[in-house]
Amino acid sequence: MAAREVPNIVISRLPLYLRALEFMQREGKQVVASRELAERLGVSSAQIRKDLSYFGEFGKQGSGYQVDHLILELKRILKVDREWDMALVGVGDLGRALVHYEGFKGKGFCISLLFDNNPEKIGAKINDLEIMDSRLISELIPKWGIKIAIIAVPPQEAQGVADELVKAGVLAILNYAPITLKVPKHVKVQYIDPVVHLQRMTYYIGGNN
Amino acid sequence: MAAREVPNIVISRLPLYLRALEFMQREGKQVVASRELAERLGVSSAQIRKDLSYFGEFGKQGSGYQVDHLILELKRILKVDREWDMALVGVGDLGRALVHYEGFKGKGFCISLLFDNNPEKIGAKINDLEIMDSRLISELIPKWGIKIAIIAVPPQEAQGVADELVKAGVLAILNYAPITLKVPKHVKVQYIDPVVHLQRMTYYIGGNN
DNA sequence: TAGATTGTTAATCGATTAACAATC
DNA sequence: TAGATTGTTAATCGATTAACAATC
Repeated sequence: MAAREVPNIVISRLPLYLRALEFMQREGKQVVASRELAERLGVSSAQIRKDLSYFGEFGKQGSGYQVDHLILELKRILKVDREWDMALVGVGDLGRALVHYEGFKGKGFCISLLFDNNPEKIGAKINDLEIMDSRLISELIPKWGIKIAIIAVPPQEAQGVADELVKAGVLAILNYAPITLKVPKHVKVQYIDPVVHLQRMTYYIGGNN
Repeated sequence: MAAREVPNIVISRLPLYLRALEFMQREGKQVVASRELAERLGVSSAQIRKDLSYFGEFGKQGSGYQVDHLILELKRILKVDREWDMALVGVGDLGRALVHYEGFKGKGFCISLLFDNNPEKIGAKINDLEIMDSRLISELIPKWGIKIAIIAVPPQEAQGVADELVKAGVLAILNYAPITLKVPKHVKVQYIDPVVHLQRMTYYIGGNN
């Protein structure tokens, strides 16, 4: 059954299911039960079945889920049955690593536009992609119809860049800068800050270093 | 009041509070009310007060929280009132970017050991840190007393590396490889996979690219 | 058929928040 | 004092899970 409002937390788990299924697909697995997928991911099988039930009935009693088919469905649901062009703002060490990152391939994403505000970088090329002047964000993003951007600039520049991106029509931002961004409600933001992730673990470490 | 079991979701928010407070501290702010901190972070003020109340009474009616003091308390609670040495396994583009990353400074973390299994990289130095043979994990990690590791190797190698790290005494892993790791219950793992984060947003993007 | 697993319900469990007495 | 904000309670809201009829 679709049409109900799907909780955000359910959506946030689907990419993990998809990732595990694609891994199993590469292993040659054709059918998988919720139980097995759940064990692999460290969640409960009921949760997987419930999550999927928001979108339809994809399984078969007695056997489980066709791996190929469920992958296609999940890609469709998550709208990664296409390739999204992305803009990357900030070509420092991290930005460069992201441009070289192989992991976007076949996952629905492609970095297609690079921006930086450093005159010494503007005009240079990385992987055949020219680094553009950040002042051209408002011109080039709409021109390319880009909806997703990655922010990899220093923290003090991040909010300004986000404002520019939103004005230019960006609807989703992956933010590597260690600040919480203020954006309009229609814009989604996901945060990646290694320090935050590390600080979420040290609380649980018993001894003293 | 302490002594109750603190929910994991509460712990996961404390680093965000800390980050925002340190930002305000740099701005010269001395006192902050839960209301203002909440607005900055896009959460409710009741949530911030409740979260903090798990650990003590840090505020003052009528005015709010002393920024400096709350920062110290949060650092103590999160055990980042010290500097944790970390091992980094996998010195590719991403690993290199992490070694150069300035953001760990003053946040409680320091990359102190590098590992790779590529003979051409072993022995080379990055930022005065020598890249060690991954086969030395079991020897060097206990020797250094390292409890935290970052995994930045290709996905097919990640589980094996994690097993090695756990055997060597690592208690917390920041995993950049796009797989779910199987680790014993006493080991904490945090995941960073840009693809997963991006796929959590595309669902909400209305149009077709 | 016999065995297995789904999709779904209802109960449980846990997190959020509105509200306010306490108090600075 | 008057105004503001905390810490906490109780109610609300939402997510998880155990269990099982349906069915492949």
